[in-house]
Amino acid sequence: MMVSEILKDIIIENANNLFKIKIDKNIKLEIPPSKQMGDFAFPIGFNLSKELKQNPFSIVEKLSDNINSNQNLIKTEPARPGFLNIFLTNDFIKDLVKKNFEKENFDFPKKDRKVIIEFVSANPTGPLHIGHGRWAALGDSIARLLEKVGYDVYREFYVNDAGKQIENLKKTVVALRKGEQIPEDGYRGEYIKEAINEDNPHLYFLDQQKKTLERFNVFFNNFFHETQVYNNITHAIESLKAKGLIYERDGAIWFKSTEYGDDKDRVLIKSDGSYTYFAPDIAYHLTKIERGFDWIIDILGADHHGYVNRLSAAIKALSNREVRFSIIIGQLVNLFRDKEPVRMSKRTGDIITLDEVIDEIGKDALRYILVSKKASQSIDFDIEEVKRKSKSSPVFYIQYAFARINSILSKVGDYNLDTDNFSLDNMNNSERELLIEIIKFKDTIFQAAIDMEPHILANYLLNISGIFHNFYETSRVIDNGIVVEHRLFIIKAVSNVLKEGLKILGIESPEKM
RNA sequence: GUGCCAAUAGCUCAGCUGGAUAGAGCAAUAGCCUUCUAAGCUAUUGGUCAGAGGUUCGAUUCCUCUUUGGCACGCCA
Repeated sequence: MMVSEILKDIIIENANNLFKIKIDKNIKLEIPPSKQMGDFAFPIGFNLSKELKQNPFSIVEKLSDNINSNQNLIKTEPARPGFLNIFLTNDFIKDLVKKNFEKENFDFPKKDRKVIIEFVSANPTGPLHIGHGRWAALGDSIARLLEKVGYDVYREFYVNDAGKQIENLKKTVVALRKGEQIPEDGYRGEYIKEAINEDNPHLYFLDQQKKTLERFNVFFNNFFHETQVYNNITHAIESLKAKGLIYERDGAIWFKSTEYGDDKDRVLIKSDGSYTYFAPDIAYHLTKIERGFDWIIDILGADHHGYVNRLSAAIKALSNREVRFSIIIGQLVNLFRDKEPVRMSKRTGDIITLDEVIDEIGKDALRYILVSKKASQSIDFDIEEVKRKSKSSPVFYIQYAFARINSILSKVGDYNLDTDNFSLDNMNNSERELLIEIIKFKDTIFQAAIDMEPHILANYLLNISGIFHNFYETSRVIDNGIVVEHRLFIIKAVSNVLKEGLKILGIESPEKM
């Protein structure tokens, strides 16, 4: 159980009994600005003051007395102007850590919900670039987070292997092979030459993309090819037609997407009889619905945000608004080389590939950079600056904490740690701080998962690592040859937290550095 | 022109559904290795939270306008 839930239950129960009013389960829990004030705090006096017609401080004063006389997990203190500050007792801390963090793979109860998350979905016309890397890192971590909190997660990559760009790619390769000039719509990057002898160059690039993703520690359950869906387009259009959402105008077939919140209707079949890009996309998303997913998540770059309304309209229409649909629009990665902007374009061939950056700074440092910022924030990525700073990357700070713990644990060796043997009384500040931070891990995971924001976890790991390094300086686990049991207990829990956290971010936990 | 995302320390970014003195990493300065890894620790320096209004007991957080930057506005993919 998450500590936030336990605390909320205590507060709500006491407030209900004391004031005889119903209290919202979503009361706000926060962290006080200073440790002396408490481990947690509820600004609950403000919320209740209107309803109870009392001043906020006297409310929390009464509530605090009531709570303190009713249970012994926590001690509370009222604080002006209306906060209820919470201190966990040592026994409660020990119990929480023991229950939740003594072993790895502590899990949340399984939910019976199937989620499909689609990400990367790059065109198979060249290598993945650093922008794709962001979606890869983000999507993979979100998938792992959702899995962690109990969802049944399916990862899918949509391969655009049916459009005009595939034709253009082929033409380019053929022209190169014959030594002719590259056609107007062709691709000009140097990398095209790698596929010069391929009959299906897009399959070559797809294969290359898969290898890149694999070394980036990003895996998919399925690569869904656009060509697979072409037979279903008629079916999709018929489904919309059955709902009265299809009409003909100017010789084209239109989808009445405005009925579901789009700002204008969209063409599905052009007047020349060919499909727009949107048509197979609808058919593809219909398969997601028909494959029985309860929740569809798409991760798209900001350059596709204009697409959100029509896609969302299609899904609402086809699922009768029953399937949950989330689109995460990630802002783009702006590339620089020593402060000079690099315009990435496959047409002109000026790109920085994901492989290149992984080679330069390593998978772990790159994944950390890409996932430590929230998706709605665009990233300025200066390849030269990142290279210079790669050795001081925050990711090593976290990994180093893990390696240090591992080193201690291997020195301790087999040690039969009995949690009944020691008490947590007389803890020093850094020991206590570390324990409180450990306890926050489950809430952090949950928050990051439901918000679909892995950066919350990334920041948490950096923070707890800092607390650990401080602990390391002040508190010896093996002191003059004797194992200090409660410290061993603490570092084992930290080790599990770091390992789990890094795993979710797709980052290694090296035992030595 | 319209819409979407943003603007916080010298740099890169956090700041959870509005709450108590705005944080971290990097960079800079000064210290710390005869006991578990110095990829570490401690201390110091550094912010009119783009600007102006508004809502509120309370605003970096919500609303409006302005400025600046990125992106998108096709019977392209």
